[in-house]
Amino acid sequence: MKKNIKQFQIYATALKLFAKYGFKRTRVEDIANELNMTKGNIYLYTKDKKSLYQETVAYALQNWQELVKNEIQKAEDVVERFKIMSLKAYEYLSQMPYLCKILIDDPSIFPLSPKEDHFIEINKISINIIKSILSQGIKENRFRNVNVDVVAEVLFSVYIMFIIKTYIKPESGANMDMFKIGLDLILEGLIAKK
Amino acid sequence: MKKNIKQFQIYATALKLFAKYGFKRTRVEDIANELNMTKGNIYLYTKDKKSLYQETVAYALQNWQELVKNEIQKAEDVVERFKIMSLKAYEYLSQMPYLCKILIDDPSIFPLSPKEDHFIEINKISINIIKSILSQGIKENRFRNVNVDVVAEVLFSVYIMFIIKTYIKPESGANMDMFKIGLDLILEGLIAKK
DNA sequence: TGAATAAATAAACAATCGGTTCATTTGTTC
DNA sequence: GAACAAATGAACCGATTGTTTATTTATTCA
Repeated sequence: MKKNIKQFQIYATALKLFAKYGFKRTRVEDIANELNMTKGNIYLYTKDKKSLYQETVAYALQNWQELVKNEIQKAEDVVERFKIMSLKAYEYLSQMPYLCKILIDDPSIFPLSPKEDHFIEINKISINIIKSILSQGIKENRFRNVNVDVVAEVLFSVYIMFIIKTYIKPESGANMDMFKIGLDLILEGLIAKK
Repeated sequence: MKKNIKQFQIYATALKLFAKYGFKRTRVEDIANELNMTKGNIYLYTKDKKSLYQETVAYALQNWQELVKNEIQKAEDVVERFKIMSLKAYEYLSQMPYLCKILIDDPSIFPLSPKEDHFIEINKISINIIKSILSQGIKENRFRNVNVDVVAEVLFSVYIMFIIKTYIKPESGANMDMFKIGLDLILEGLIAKK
């Protein structure tokens, strides 16, 4: 089993397809085709389909964490940071409606742990980043002195709800612009009055 | 094989799932589950899966035609009619990215005719409605005296392209608002200067 | 160049899936 | 409660698909 750039190409493709179709409806051959290779070749890079899924999710989480942190560091201003975090959360999590979907209507792909584990992990990572931004804002007197833990939870659930609505229940008519409006509202409430 | 309300419930559910996952990735059992029945029961209402797909598309086309015509009749003003047509085309066709998808990357589900037939038919119906609106607008001197056939073709391809971008290639970042902006631009060009 | 190693393939296997049928059960009507 | 309609779930069987492996193709480097 090799570990190199090709591995990450496979993860990226697998993520796309797993997110779009779910675990069962994505064939190993679909992933291979997308990369112009044969399915047998995939097995030089991964043990089996289930492992591939788990590694893919792990890769995605890792990837996202780095992406968001790098983006955030570009902005000095904490309000900007808040906006970038929101945007990236939406953009990135959108790639993974499957993580939400398994919680809603596809509860039986893996008997027990992996799905909850992954969801909980992405939850934790996201919430920690949100918390750090909130804390910074409060320290700088830009945000009101809110309960960081509670507000971070609220924010994250807003992200998730919008993604569920947009990707899992598109008939609800939710979209990115509504999401931005919602977040602006919260941000307005957060900002300390001078 | 029975014909009644249940039949249409099946079509509506089948449309949703076929549109979302495509023909192959949608199981007869998926459709049955969504309706809280067993897959065997589906076969009291349809001959086989392929027929179900074809009937579903036929039902969808019929349904859409009536929907759009009814909506359009509500508006007196031809510019309003144009906007409604655009909106409905987007909303409704969005349910059927599969019709676009089979043209792009899934060309082998049915060997030959049905896919082109369906696509051509939805094409024809749409274009005829667009044409009638354009003609009305020109007659009333609200629109410039453009070539109705050509403009209708252009408009329809704009609809299709946006739907492809939104649903088939979401990474392109297209959304409904961009679509509206694009259509407004065309409408502006259409409207006769006073 | 050509031997040695790595990467990719295509065919084959086995297990599961999933479309379809049908005998039986359940529900409805009169 | 008889007659009919609707729904079920088990069974059938061919197609699908995850996985393995022997073979072919590509790359490396002495």
